[in-house]
Amino acid sequence: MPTQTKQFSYWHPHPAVTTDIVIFTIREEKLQLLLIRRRNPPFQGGWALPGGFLNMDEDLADCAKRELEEETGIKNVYLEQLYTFGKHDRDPRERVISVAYYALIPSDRLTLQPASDATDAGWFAYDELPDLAFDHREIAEQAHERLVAKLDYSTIAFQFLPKQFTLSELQDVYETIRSEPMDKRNFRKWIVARNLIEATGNERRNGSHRPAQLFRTKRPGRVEIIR
Amino acid sequence: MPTQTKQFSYWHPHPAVTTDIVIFTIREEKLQLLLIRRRNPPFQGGWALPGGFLNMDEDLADCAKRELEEETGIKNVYLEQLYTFGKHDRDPRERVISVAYYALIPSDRLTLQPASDATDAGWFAYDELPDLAFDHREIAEQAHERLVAKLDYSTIAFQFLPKQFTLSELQDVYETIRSEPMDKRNFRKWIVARNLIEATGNERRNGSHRPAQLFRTKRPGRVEIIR
DNA sequence: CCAAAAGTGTTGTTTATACACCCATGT
DNA sequence: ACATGGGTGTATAAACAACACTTTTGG
Repeated sequence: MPTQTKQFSYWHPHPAVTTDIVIFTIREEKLQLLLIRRRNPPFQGGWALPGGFLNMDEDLADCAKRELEEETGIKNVYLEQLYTFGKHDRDPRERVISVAYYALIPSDRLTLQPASDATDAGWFAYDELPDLAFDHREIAEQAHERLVAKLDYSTIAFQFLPKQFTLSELQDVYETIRSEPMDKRNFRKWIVARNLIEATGNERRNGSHRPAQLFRTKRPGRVEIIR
Repeated sequence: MPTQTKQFSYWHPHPAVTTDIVIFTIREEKLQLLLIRRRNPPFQGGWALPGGFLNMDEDLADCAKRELEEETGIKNVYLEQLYTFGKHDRDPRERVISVAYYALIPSDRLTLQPASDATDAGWFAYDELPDLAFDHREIAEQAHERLVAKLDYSTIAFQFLPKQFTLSELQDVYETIRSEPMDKRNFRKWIVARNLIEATGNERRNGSHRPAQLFRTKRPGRVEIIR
């Protein structure tokens, strides 16, 4: 291997391109994100965002989807490009441009398939993150900022919930991500006025209290700009 | 040259990385953007966004700034990362990832220094763009979308104006970009309530009519999120 | 005195906020 | 019967939208 010639040659220098993914979910009443332990230097043994190198025949978003599936076994979740991080010294090995994405995992799809390469992975509360490799903390913070902002003006919150959900569960999503309580009556008036959800007719009986109506989004799968 | 060996070799294939820049200004009552004519294939002779390859020792934003200065001679204007375009077939020559930026040029800094390489360049009204090379139309449209959105919730509009400006000029920026008229009294109430500008004490006498007060932004240079 | 752009208030409507009690259920 | 979370209305304040005339200047 070391004596073999490098096969890929160019007239001008090229940087490496990776995608890194900030994978959010809500677990145990907290906003959490998925980290994997690095098996190789640099930052060997440290925590990092899942991600990897772009293949030459795949679109950027497909690369992010592939990495997401490889690390978690999860497909078909909301995935959005966040920002591209390209400081010249962000990776000590070579010049690496990272196109960051973020993904939202509904709370009923949390059973992660351990990654094929047996790397260990874990969920971490967003406000108790360990040290992260590279500039991954900056990436995570920027993703969080975007998420908080999008709660206000888009239907992104539904992506954390199963197809059917109660209004209290929906309110919990908002409160958890914003870390602040909201008034129940005002929240319900607000969401109903947006005309985004409808009652399914079903109800959920949970504990020793009145059952809750179940709702669904009128346009499932789509994240729309509201307001 | 063709018989010389390619100097830059890697164990894995690497894409090329470019930055492309959507340069907006307001000229002749219209939102316009700067295009350059391509001297080489593909799309030789066609119009394209200014941009170019990333150097290995420069940050992404510095690459965009450099290209901006090379094409227009303009420095120190508002520049923001837009999105990264990475479809695998977006460039017929090789795999190219384009990190797109957009820049806003104040109306008093429009005298372009012809680019050092004598490429011809020109301003085009946004709603009368010619055919563009690669996926550059998509990039331009996405930049326009972002610009329209940011008018509402940031102080980006000031970036189109000189340090001192009248309220009518400011309103014109909003109207031109949105392509719709606004009520003068409501606009003035709104902008004053935001507490972003202050009168300079100077006034401008223009034609045969009442002179207008000149204002400045309280925090020049900074684009802030408002609302 | 005329043309042209600058400047200025009021009213009605919509949207946001604050706030407390009854309801249906399981144990 | 009680504990638990589900569900509901009203009053006040703030933001937004519609709308027309007077002022100052140059020619």
